[in-house]
Amino acid sequence: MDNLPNINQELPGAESTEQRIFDAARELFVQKGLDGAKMQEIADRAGINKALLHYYYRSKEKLYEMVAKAVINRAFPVIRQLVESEEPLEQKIARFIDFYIELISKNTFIPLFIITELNKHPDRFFETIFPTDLPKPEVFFRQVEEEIARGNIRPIKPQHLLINIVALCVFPFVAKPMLRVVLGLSQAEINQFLAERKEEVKRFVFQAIKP
Amino acid sequence: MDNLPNINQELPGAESTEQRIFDAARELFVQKGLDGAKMQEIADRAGINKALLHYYYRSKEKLYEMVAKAVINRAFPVIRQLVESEEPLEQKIARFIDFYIELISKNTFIPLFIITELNKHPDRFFETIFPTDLPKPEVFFRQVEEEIARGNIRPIKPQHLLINIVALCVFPFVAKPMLRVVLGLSQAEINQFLAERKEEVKRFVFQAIKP
DNA sequence: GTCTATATAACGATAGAC
DNA sequence: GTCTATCGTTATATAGAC
Repeated sequence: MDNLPNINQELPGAESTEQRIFDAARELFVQKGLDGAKMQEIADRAGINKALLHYYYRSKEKLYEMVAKAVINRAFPVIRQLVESEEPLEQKIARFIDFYIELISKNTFIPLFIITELNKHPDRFFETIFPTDLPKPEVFFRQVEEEIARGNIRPIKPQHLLINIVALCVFPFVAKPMLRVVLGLSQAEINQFLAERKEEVKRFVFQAIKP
Repeated sequence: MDNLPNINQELPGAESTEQRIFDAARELFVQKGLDGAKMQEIADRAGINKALLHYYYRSKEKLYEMVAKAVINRAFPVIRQLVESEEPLEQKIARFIDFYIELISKNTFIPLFIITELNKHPDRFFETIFPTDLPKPEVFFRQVEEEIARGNIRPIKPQHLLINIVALCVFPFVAKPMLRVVLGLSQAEINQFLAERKEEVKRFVFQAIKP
């Protein structure tokens, strides 16, 4: 029953029409949102006719829902793996930061898409595209409590620590154009700046939780 | 020449038609974006006819530009004041965090609106709605360098420190719906959690920059 | 200034030929 | 499965009466 189009393998030439439509829709919905993306534009990018969009996906809403579902269900399990692993806390945090920043660098628009979707269409999110395997932060929380009890890190609510780490990883990429505006950086300087984030965030976080 | 509608003073009953239109447009554009907001809806909320929108603001694009300009030109000077003040660094950071989080709590949709605008319409932003008085971070940067030289804080690039602070303040509010999804918090717990952010961010930042 | 009525274009969606 | 042609609606925008 799982004929959800696979957004991973993009074999540009050899794809099925259904897949090509889906890929085009994903790019445009992620970039422009539900209202901003137009069916004609999606058809053009997929190299097919407008009518075919409805043949395969019935309506714009349905197509959008499948795209949103796919994007979110692809992003969350990756994060889940990181959050739920049982490796020692310090190592886990370091790996999380490295991997997470790497992930965002390669998918710049995804975080903003997810944030926007959750803020503007919370109903649809919770009713139809709610991810099946959410990251369960309990393991992480327990580890933090244990390290605090052992005196290895200072007291801090695990929820705050988690959101702090995510904020430090995600925000600079989401606010990328602001770097140019406020810090007055050139495009090259911005990329250089963002490339430094992995090490910077790790230093900042580890120092912040020292006993 | 500055007949830019003033979005500060909202005297709900006694406003001019022009102002009522502007306020309605601002609310809807900020909530739904350029494509999501409809002229009919704006007219309805302003309690006037659709034709009047064009009488006062010519086109949807023009109206949107004025709204975006006003929102951004109102938000930035506030931040500017905080960033440019000459008070001692530690005190300044504390005040920045307190004030900034307070500001966001009361204007939840503004950060996401600005982020979206900068990401989706960078051309328009830089060509027409670029703010007149940008926050100049040089004072802040110099202060950080000085404190590092004095050995009062550990070495850190001032740019990273600034973006880290902003990230810790802004992100949890932008990602508010995610708190429910990932942390499994109820609405009351979310509000409680966000209320703790002022103290949490201050602790986190000060600890992170200790020598 | 404010309204009703309408022009004009774009959009999502469908019918029907091949 | 893919196309052309077109329907029905809604969107922005304008004309013209008051």
